[in-house]
Amino acid sequence: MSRQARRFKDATYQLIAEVGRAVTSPRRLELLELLAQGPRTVEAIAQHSGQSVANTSQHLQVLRAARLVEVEREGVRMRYRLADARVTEFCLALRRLAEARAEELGALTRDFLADRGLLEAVDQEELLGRVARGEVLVIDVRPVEEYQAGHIPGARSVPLAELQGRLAELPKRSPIVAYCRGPYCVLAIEAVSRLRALGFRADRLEAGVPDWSARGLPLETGLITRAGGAR
Amino acid sequence: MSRQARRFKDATYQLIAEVGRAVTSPRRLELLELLAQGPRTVEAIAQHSGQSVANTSQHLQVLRAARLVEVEREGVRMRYRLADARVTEFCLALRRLAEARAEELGALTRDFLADRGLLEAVDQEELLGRVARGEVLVIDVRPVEEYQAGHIPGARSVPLAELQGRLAELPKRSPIVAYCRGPYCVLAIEAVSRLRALGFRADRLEAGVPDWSARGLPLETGLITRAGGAR
DNA sequence: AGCTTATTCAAGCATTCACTTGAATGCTAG
DNA sequence: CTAGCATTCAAGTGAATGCTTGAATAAGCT
Repeated sequence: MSRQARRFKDATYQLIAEVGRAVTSPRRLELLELLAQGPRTVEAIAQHSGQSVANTSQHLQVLRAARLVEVEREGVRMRYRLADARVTEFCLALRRLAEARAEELGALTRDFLADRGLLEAVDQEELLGRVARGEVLVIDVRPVEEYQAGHIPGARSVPLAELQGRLAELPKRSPIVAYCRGPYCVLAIEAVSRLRALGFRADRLEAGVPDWSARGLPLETGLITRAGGAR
Repeated sequence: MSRQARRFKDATYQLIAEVGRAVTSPRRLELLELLAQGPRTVEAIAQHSGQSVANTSQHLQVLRAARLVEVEREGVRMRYRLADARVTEFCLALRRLAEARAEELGALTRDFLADRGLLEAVDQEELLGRVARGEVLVIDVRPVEEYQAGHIPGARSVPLAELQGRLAELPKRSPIVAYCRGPYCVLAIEAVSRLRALGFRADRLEAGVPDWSARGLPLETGLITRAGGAR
């Protein structure tokens, strides 16, 4: 191989790897998954991921350098968002590959969920039908902002943080399905766990909004569905 | 978030990132792309990538730990292969993401190719038809073993190394299309460059075998198509 | 202008990584 | 069973990475 060709090849793989490396840090993966829920400010991201603001900022710089996220000034703060849908798709692809490879990942999830008796996640195809027929109340337990940025049609926003105080809005007898950010997000697990302890018939939808939209399924945005709907 | 949930989350992202990290080294990317062409021994891989055998072996260990490649003893040597097709698909996805993100990559390729006037790559859809109609001779310029492991239907094996001595087999007037391992492989570029210098009507197919099969297009294996076909 | 606040930069430290070199392993063939 | 060879392991070095702390920017508000 000519020297020129070798240099070309090296440079090429270098560039590809740079994108890959940005995605290849547990911390940054978490940030990306968080941003897949919707735009956030640095402070919000830092708080959510339990990291220092400076550290979070640095990770965001790395992601930005790889053009995986974009940033926009909003008054006194900076709002980060994913650069485009391909990034989400890529993250999902990576996760799928990891699942296929690492048996441990599946085992880990099963252990964690089995501990709490939350294994049975509701099938997505089935869900839409049940929602449409009013047989089930779907609640979105993520923070309100994420709900507003996009949610499963017909879902009602009941952030986990507010769950305790809004139990009166929930049906005692008919089933409830909770969802959050995806299979590795613990909000819905937590919510279902609490609801069951209180006697509700609650189940968990494994898919989150990113999975949902990646399947080409529709999303609603904006409006808040308050009590009264499927109750 | 509960301490338990945080540990769960950390462990999860850690596992995903481990797979990611394996893919995220320029060197290992090159190895994967090479293995996508077919199984190889350590020595062959080392020689091809211009690395020391020990270093290559170590990279292969990393890939093996991530279950991206498998190894099999064959007499006195070890033969490595990709674990399954998903790995190939993932590499292609990464490359596409990288292309979309890094404008530089496109620029780099363009520069390199423009230097040699090899910009126009032949469209894949069009190609099959032209091959079927016998309007064009497709040559596979990779080493014979890779050709045997799988090639584009109707293509003739003319390894770059043998090109010089086999010019008599090639048509002087009707067009020739050369392909190799993919857009970043330089074999076809080299081949077309030489052929043109000699007055042949040669073009380059940008896609390689991995791209080809990833699109669900058929591959032939084994047989060697010798002179006489589309000449 | 001057002050406040969110974010970023810079320096420093411990850890990890890539590659080299030289020796050890494990297999086959004679 | 032993010689020979492909491959792997182990130790060492220089560079890169992740995280922390403390200071510097930049925009908005008074």
